[in-house]
Amino acid sequence: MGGPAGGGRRKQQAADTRELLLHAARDVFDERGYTATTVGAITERANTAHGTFYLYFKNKEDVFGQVITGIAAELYERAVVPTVTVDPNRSADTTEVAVAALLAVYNDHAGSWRGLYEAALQSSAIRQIWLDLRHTFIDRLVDRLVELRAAGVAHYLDPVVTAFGLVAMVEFFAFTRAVFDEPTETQVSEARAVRELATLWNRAVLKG
Amino acid sequence: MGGPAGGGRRKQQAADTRELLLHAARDVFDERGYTATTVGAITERANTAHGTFYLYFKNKEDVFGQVITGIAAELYERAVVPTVTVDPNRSADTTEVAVAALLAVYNDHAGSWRGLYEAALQSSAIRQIWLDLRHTFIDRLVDRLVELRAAGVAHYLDPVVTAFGLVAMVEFFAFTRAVFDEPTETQVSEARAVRELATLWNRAVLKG
Amino acid sequence: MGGPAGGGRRKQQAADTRELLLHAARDVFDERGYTATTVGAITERANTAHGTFYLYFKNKEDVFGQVITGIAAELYERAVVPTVTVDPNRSADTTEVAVAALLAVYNDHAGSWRGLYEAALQSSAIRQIWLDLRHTFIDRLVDRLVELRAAGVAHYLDPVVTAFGLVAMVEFFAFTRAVFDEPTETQVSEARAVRELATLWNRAVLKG
Amino acid sequence: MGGPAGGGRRKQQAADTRELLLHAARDVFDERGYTATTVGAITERANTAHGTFYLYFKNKEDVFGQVITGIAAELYERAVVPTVTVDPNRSADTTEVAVAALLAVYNDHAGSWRGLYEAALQSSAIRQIWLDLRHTFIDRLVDRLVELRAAGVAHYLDPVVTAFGLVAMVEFFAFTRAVFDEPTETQVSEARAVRELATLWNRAVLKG
DNA sequence: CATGAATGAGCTTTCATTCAT
DNA sequence: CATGAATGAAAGCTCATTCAT
Repeated sequence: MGGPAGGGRRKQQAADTRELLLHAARDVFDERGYTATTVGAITERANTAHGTFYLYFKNKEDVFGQVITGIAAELYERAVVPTVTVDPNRSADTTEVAVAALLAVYNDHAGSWRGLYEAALQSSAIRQIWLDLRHTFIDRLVDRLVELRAAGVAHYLDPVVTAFGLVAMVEFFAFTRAVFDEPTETQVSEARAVRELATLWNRAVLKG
Repeated sequence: MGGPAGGGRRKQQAADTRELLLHAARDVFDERGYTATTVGAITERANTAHGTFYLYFKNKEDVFGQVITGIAAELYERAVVPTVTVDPNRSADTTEVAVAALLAVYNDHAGSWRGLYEAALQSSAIRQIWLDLRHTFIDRLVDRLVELRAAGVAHYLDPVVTAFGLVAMVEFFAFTRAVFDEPTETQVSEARAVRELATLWNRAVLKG
Repeated sequence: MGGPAGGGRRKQQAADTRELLLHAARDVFDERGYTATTVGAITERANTAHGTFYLYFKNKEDVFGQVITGIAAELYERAVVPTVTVDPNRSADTTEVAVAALLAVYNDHAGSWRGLYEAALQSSAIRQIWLDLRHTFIDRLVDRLVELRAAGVAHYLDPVVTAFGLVAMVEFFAFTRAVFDEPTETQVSEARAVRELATLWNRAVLKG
Repeated sequence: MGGPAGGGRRKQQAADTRELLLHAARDVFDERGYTATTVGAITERANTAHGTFYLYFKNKEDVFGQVITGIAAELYERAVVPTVTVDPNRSADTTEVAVAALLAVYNDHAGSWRGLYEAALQSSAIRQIWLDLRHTFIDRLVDRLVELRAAGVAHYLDPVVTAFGLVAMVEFFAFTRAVFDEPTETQVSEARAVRELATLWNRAVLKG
């Protein structure tokens, strides 16, 4: 319907505007967090009419869900994929890589994480997105723990609780560091912290 | 009237009203969380005029700080004090006690914790209160780790990072369980989870 | 609670403001009808802050209900009460009085009636108010028809349908005349119309 | 393209689109009434671009006028035409036919009538359409009353007031029944109501 | 002719905060 | 001390209407 050329350009234009708003939203959420962000601030940032926002998103919760989903995809690529094919005998090294990757992604999106926690505390829809996101990590880790156990190099522990505890340790470390912006909290370098956390993790899990 | 007795009575009355509001605030924060709580809801709960609130508190942030400080004191009594005098040789057992105590306190004040996270993400003043509160725990744990190390029963690791990681593990576990009300997240009993987390913690820290 | 003098004055002040808004609302509804009236227009008319409105009314529907209820009371006094004690033998005369009263009240509140119809078409709460209001008239008329029938001066007809039809005749006549402001519709004088309608009504109902 | 054939096809297409929108509008007005209907809802129903609407109609008021005019034509066919050629001596019977026809048309288009009242209360243009529509009925009835009077079977009354009152009676009866969907209002069957209303009407008008 | 993205005015509602009593 | 009426700044969301393609 409509001219094919015009239609294509139209669709492109719409996609662009959507992207524009999505980026603006990401930026504003990053700066102000979830609660303090208003739709007006997003459209102002995007140089868009207020009403335009509602052409593409239902409300603040909706954009936020889309923003965070986008970040989650990136996160998955950077932090989960690299740990997939790993030799059980090199397990200790991989832990450090994984911890480092997680912290790096956190650092890159500190504002958005802050927003994610805020939003998750206020909206069950966002809460669900977050829980799903965490599952990606936890499930992967559960798989690895099962493998390690099968290979005889890990202690026996409930893999879900273990995975959950380990992820929590790193996530919350990152959270208070990057999100709360309190590097003074632990006055050690990032590199050192990564090493120590990985060691904690390995000792907790691996035999010998 | 105007005499010292009257003044005393007045002071008492004022203290009472303040307490009334503080309790009401605690209840409302517990039910609705930080963001969704309004000053009006607090005064309504306290059966107080709306304006009275501003006689005792600067704003929502202010009451919340005072509410949370009160809860923190209770928490300290229940979760930190019991771990103070402990035989290094019984260290493994103590861990379980400490973890159990932490989770119990969380469960008792799930609503307030939720509020605390929300508030900390929105107000740097509250953030500071929270960080101070955590320090109570972390410092205590750092002391213990130093003792254990001195007694030769613990590995060497940066005690601050270690303490931080361990506290984070338990706190975040409690957070998603109690606060997010997602017990399905880990389908094990609370008792089992406590044991597993304590084991993780002990293995990570203790020799042999 | 509060000084008694101050409290009394306070209450008075509040009642005054409420009345102020109610009157302003009545005026604005009268001028613009229901749909075109905005809360902003009401507060502007009342020289009140926008927010003040919501101290006394839930929303537009709510004020309108209160406005119309007030008018209804007046209407009842003027149009129903006068017909209560009537000699069946003077029935024909009374009809004319009742019809005249109804038309008079309509004329005095043309704008509000227009609003009532509009509102009733959009809100079931208002619809209910209107239906209740009508029942006041219809029930009274039903009673009279039963009396007249008992006295042997009226034909037998279902009294509810009859009452309904008769009220409808007058109400709709008034409606198109006063509300739609179309006196050209029927180029006879109000007095003449009243007489003719009363005659129609009497012939339809009374024997001989 | 550009030839007379192409132009004809274009014209046809335009007429089709117009008809499409008109039908969609009728449906939506029927379901939601006048006020609650939006241009967007109409174009959505018509599977048409939002902007297309403005190619054929000036605004909501405009389409509504056209929709109602269409319904009026149908109404005229069904309710007015059948009463035209009537033997004065069978007048009483015809009344019942006419009342029944009016109520039937109302029942078939309850939603649109509701919309008509709403719209008439808000727009003087629509009001005019409605008044014109009523005139069709009233004028026809006036003619009949004059005939009946000439035939010596009717009382003398101002025919316009009489016609107006009689139409009002039926219209308002239908209105509250069909439009307000309050059949409990009069707990008699439709058939019975028709008979009673016709009797009222006949008694009011006819001699003996 | 048709499209549909963009606009922005306009309305509703909530609440923190003040201040006269 | 306490009261609670009043304020007005925000924010959210909807829709009629325009216009470039």
